[in-house]
Amino acid sequence: MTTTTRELTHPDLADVQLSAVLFALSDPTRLDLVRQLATDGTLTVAECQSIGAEVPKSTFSHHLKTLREAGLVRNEPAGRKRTVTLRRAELDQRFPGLLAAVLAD
Amino acid sequence: MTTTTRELTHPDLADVQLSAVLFALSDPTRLDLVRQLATDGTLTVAECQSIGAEVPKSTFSHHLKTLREAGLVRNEPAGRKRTVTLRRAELDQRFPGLLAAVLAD
DNA sequence: GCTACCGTTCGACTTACATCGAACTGTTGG
DNA sequence: CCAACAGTTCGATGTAAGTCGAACGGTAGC
Repeated sequence: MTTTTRELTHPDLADVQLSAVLFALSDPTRLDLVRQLATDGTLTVAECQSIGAEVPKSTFSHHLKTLREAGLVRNEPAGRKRTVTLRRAELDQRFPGLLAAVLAD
Repeated sequence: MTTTTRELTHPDLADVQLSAVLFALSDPTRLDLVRQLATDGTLTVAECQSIGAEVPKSTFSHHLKTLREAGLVRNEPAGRKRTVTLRRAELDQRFPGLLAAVLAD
């Protein structure tokens, strides 16, 4: 209806508010996923999901959306699957030290 | 003694979860207050409130409670008034670099 | 001692978010 | 092609959080 493209929209980090990033990270499930991506690099959605707590895929997709809209991750089509990547370099530039502090805990 | 009986409870920072801190900081009103305290040091509740956006005192008190329960601020009686202080040193020890990154933006 | 003052707590209301099943869309393997 | 697959979106539901007026409890000034 709205779009036939598999590409999802990713915000420019210049437009992202710190409060939105902090909110996205304030959920334990999402925080775990970010940690996951920080250590493992790019993963497919299924891989992310399998390692974290067991949660229905619709719920997981919702969290992914929250992280994506807050500029934390990229979610891109890769054949029949999808890859998820932490936007680390961009985040480090936009919010220096934030990711490091969050991941250190 | 002049020590007041109206002490509020403050969590030990060892017991606070990162996600709770991030959540507390994810609200713009609360984030502003933390910034306020970071630059001005200890303030009375009235002083905090007067500088930030105009909000009813009950609402403001609610935000203060959220910050207090997340271990971000101390709220202590001071005569007829109350002082609010950022728990900076403790936070820096518990979550190194976090406050700096948040305040830098 | 009253009384005005500062700030928290209470209660009611509204809105935002989390959760999950089911339906849907695009994609590839056979 | 078409059937199975990978994930997102939709819709419904429960719960948590924000907002605010009013009531309450200490404290100090007079």
